[in-house]
Amino acid sequence: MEYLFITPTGRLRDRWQQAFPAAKAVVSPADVGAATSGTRGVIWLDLSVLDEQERVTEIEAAAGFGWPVVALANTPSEGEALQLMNHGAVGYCHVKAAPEQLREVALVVAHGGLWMPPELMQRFVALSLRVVPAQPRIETELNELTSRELMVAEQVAHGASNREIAEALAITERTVKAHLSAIFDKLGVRDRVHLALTMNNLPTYSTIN
Amino acid sequence: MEYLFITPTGRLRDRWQQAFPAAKAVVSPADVGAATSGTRGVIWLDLSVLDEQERVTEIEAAAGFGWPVVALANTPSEGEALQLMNHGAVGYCHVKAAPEQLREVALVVAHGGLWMPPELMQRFVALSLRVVPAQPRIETELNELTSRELMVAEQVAHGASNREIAEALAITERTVKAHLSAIFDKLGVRDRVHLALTMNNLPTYSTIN
DNA sequence: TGCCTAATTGCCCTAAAGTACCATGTGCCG
DNA sequence: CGGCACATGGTACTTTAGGGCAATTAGGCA
Repeated sequence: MEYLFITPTGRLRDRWQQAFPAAKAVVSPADVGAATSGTRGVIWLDLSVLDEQERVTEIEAAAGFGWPVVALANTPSEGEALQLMNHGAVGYCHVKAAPEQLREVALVVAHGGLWMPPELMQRFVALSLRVVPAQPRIETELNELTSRELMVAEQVAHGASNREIAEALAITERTVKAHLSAIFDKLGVRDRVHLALTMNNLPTYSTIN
Repeated sequence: MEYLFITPTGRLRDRWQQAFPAAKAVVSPADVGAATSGTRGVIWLDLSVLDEQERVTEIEAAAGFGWPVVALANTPSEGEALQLMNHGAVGYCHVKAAPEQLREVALVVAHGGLWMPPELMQRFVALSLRVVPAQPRIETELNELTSRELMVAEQVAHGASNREIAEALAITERTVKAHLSAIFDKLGVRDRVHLALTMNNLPTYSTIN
């Protein structure tokens, strides 16, 4: 197993060396081919000095080599993680991660896994849930809604006002309110904001506290 | 490292035995405590005969034990995978996966990784990105908010009422309203529901129409 | 020091949202 | 047929939200 770090300085950080004594460093994805000899390995990409555009290009170039690519971020963020993973990264951690941590990550990605900080992982999964047809825990409660109530709830999920909903369903604002009261009761939410968040599988103030 | 399979039959499948000769089997998450002795291990949950409700409950129960939990599905589906992962699973594969594959999965999840079939993994990442497109849109506009305004906006993103925000920030409801007005103006949203959705990178009624 | 921004709040007012109580009409089921 | 769930609203009331106008305070800066 080879460990190749792509970093603008062209020098290995101490922690990288500690994690993988045989690690090598190159300055660009273009040098990967020349620096590797085996068939299995992990590529680490230091994002420190790259702008958003470059990150994507470099990740793609590195991923094109066929080895799992781990992005090393200065200030890990959800958006960046997702973006990089979408362009081929299978790992995402802090540049200053401890050697033991790096070895864990290497082990995971080398065996086909995905690695990122636990808190990011959680957000990641929660986010995905929002765009997938087959839905979660709310679904059970959603079944308790009548067809009409469901229509109203879906409109609120997109931020519609009572008036807009009334127009869309060709009923009175009063009726919309009636449906809403029933919805709040059945789903156990207190107002339209919580309903909107809940419908989108997002945590609410109440959930957190 | 221990390997514990939770399966309704209470019997290990041949492939499981092959993958982990020392594996054990129990019929319910409740038996996990009694069947384990070490501090590190992986729990495998056979979803074969469980309905949607049970899957979630069992996954949560199993995850509560502290060991990584891998869901074994009869007919893997994107929605199911996400749902289970959202409830604590960190792995998802076919019940009939080959022994070598099971060992790969075990290795990955035991080291803090996430594992699912490659094609699912890809969809997974792509889906997430749809929700967080690199967050250019909001992120940029969010920078226009003052620190105080940002605090208020974040509270609204979780469904807090003006009163709750006022209490949290130790200011008056009137002031919260003042900040909100500024926020609505800067971010171009019309009310708190849209703000909540926008803060969570979700499309709104206005966006759609 | 004087100007500017940000934060804070009061008073007042309008509009939305949400609730309570009640009534009508329709379709389905035992 | 009588009961029941659901959809629809009327009247009326309370609570939130949101905004117009104005004033105060604190910190930064030319």
